[in-house]
Amino acid sequence: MANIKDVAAKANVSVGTVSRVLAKNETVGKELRELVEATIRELNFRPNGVARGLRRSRTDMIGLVIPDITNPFFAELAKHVEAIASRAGLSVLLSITNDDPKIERAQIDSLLKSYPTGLIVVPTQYGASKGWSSDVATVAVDRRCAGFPLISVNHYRGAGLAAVHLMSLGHERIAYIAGSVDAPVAGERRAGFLNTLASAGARCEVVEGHFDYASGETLGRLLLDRPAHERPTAIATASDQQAIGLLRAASDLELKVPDDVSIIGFDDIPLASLVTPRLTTISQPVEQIAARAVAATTGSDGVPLQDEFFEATLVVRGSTKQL
Amino acid sequence: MANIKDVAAKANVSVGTVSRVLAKNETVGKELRELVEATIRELNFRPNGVARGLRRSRTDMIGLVIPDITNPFFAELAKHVEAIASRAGLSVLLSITNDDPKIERAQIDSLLKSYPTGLIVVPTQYGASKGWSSDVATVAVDRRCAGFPLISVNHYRGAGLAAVHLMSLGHERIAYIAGSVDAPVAGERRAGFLNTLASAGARCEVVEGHFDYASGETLGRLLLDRPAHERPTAIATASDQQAIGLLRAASDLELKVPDDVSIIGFDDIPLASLVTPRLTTISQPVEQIAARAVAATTGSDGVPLQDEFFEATLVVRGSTKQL
DNA sequence: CTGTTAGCGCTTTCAA
DNA sequence: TTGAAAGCGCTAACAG
Repeated sequence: MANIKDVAAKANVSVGTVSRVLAKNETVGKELRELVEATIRELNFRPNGVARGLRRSRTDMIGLVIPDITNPFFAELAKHVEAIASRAGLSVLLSITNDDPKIERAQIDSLLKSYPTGLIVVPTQYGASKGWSSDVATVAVDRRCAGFPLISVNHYRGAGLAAVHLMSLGHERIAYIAGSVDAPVAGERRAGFLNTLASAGARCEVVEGHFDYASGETLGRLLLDRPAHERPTAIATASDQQAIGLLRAASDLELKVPDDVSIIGFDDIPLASLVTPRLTTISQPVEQIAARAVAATTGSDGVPLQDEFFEATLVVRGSTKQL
Repeated sequence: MANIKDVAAKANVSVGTVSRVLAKNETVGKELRELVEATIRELNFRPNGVARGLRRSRTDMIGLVIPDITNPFFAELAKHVEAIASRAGLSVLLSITNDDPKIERAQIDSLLKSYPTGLIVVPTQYGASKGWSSDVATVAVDRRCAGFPLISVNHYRGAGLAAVHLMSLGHERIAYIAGSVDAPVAGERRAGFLNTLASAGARCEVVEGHFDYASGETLGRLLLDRPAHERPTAIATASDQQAIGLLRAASDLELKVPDDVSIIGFDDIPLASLVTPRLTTISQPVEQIAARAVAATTGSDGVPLQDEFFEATLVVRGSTKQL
């Protein structure tokens, strides 16, 4: 593989000149520039990113730390982060923490060895992630993390949207399948849903589990396997995965959605529009979130020195109906 | 941030000695080793991976190139690759090609700038990816790519398993929802299914689409929206996503699965066991594939100089039944 | 067993 | 506008 010296030698210029044409914005004479560019193509020269990184104490990479890539919401986030970073000439270093703070810590230490330009982290759900000392630009996404700026949807207001929707449909026997009490995000969504209901004088039964399919199914069975007059007419969940599990529970119990029970999820994962019936849900602007997160780490845009929240939107599909 | 020189100075040894204790396998006196280790902890020294990478012309990273991270199968693959690589002290650089050869090419060129230890690539589905010149250890996963060793499930035999299962259940009016003709993997699965059927004298109607939910739904409707005596009693699909779309089509047409029609998928994505009814499918040993792929790039194991195939297994759940 | 030292390929002063 | 040269932090000879 040719290096910058080979190019310089072949073009009869100094390495400094080659470096300057690589940097594009420098002041190099037109003739020399063209000569160097031709030589670069001729030798098929690709600058060594590692050497560049060493010299600048910063590589063209951003670290992306997420709990679980098989979670459709995080997969979607990763997809957009990768696309946007890529367009900005940055590679993405992926770390998966499995929601384990120990692993998270190790992964971040490991990432830092590569001197990335920035770090985008969705911290583990439980137990405050302690901040790590580092001078790389860091943002938290979706969940709060130490003292780093947070970029996220407004979970509280998003859940409020779901409550309003259900009430507007005339439901009064409403239940909520929450995420774990220990998870702040679950807490916000739950509070947003319950407070909105409460301020309208409505009541709500709450059960609590995790943000996954299985939890939605188990808890759903608990809520639905009772006589019709004791059964909620509408159930909201803290995640689409729970809602999809809930759909399965309803189906097992031979209950029709939305005729026997209305269901509303949260996140709007791709699958939400493909299940039967199509899921009414609260949609997060994932791409915007990803864009802001990348911008924050590169400082390209107006860097957010502080938190930034996006509004969720209600997507009405087939799983909710007028009582 | 402290560097190796700081450690050497503080411990009153040479940088060479520090480097040797970092490398672990070197010959360093016990006392010195312990002194250096203590100093490292004391200064919270973390070796600079970039400098190390420059010196060795190889970083502790592997590149993972996949078409789409929101595809549950690839997400699963990424998860295992990350976990295994991580255990081996390797970070993973993630690239998403969106199944576009142009992007794939650009992404790989970009990855190579980081001088990764290895490259694991699931090439784009259509159009042969031309090989790229490079001395980094490269393996193709799931789909063939240029002259690189391929690590994959045996698609042909896996699909054969599905055919045998359906026949053993007494089905004779069988249909197959295939992937795109242009995609070699789709071709193998289709051939495996059809040939197995044919060699038993069974016939099969084939429709063709893509490996996604929407395709399964559309094509499913085509197959199922007809009088009972013209309708297939069993349908196999080239992917679980198609099968799940098909489930939705059946439900829309008020057809019961598996009573009115048996359905079998391929891949065994996590969702397969959560839909209603739970999906009978062909399971890929994703973790084994990931493990071999990582091993191949690190040369840790007996490096496969040639292709390596794993057998798929039949997972019988609730979506197929005796005719 | 330990110290010294020459780079890895690049960017970035500093001079000319 | 261009060239020369000093490292970035580390590893791997080579010497002792």
